[in-house]
Amino acid sequence: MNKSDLKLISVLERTGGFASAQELHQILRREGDGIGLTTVYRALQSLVDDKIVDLLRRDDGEAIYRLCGDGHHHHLVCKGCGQTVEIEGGAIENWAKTKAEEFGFREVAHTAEIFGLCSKC
Amino acid sequence: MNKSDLKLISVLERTGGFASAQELHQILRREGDGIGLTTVYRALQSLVDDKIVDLLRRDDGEAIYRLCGDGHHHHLVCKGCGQTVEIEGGAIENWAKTKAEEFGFREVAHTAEIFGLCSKC
DNA sequence: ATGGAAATGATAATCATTTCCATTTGTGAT
DNA sequence: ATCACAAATGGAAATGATTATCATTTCCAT
Repeated sequence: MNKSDLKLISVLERTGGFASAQELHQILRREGDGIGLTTVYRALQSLVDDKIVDLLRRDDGEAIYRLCGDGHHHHLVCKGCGQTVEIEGGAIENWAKTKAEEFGFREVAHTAEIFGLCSKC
Repeated sequence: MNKSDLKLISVLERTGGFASAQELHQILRREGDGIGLTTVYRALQSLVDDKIVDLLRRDDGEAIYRLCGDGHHHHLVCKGCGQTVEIEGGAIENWAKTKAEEFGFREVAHTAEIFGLCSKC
């Protein structure tokens, strides 16, 4: 955990939702920090390794990052404005576990996102 | 649906699992087909639009394709060997619909994948 | 102060995917 | 069969994210 890692955590805390490495780099630059893109990638990688941030993928495959919350949860993402709401898994947790066992899978993890248009859009 | 689309479907049928655009292109080339990479991408795109193949992402973000079964379904993917099983959504369908309504979202779609190690790995 | 390890960042390399554009192929009307 | 035109094709270049290189700088413990 070094200085750059902390900077990235700070930005992720302030932005809240998901952001790509390139976006995070731009934000830091805009704030006057001369941090290099390479360092941003390195810091994110190490934070992912330490399970401090989650990595998922946009539709186009670009990697996006967010701080891990305490609990496990999923997202409701607006296709219009990008607003995201964290929601509890509930039924899906059991579904994933049940299905995995049914086919003899171990060490399972799952992803689930819901996309739609929010009430404003 | 043109000649190239059919070629791609044929390869996907024979290979069974998931394959990336680059891999599919190499396979066709190896078989003596002079098809261009551009055409492979175009054909895959149109097959995805027509919901004939599924598109998902490897860990590194590379797009991988697979023939769709008939209905809406999800995947159980082995992290070890890449084997995939199509599974019915069941509970998750209702979960997605309920949660979306709860927050006033419209035109919702969802994604859900389960990852784990299959019994062989 | 100093030596070495870790961190940094500019630049170049890599790799999947898209865009461009000229050429070829298929098709329908005559 | 032939002509005209749209659709399909494929090679090359462009794009954009991510990674590798490597020289330089920062940190620390001595």
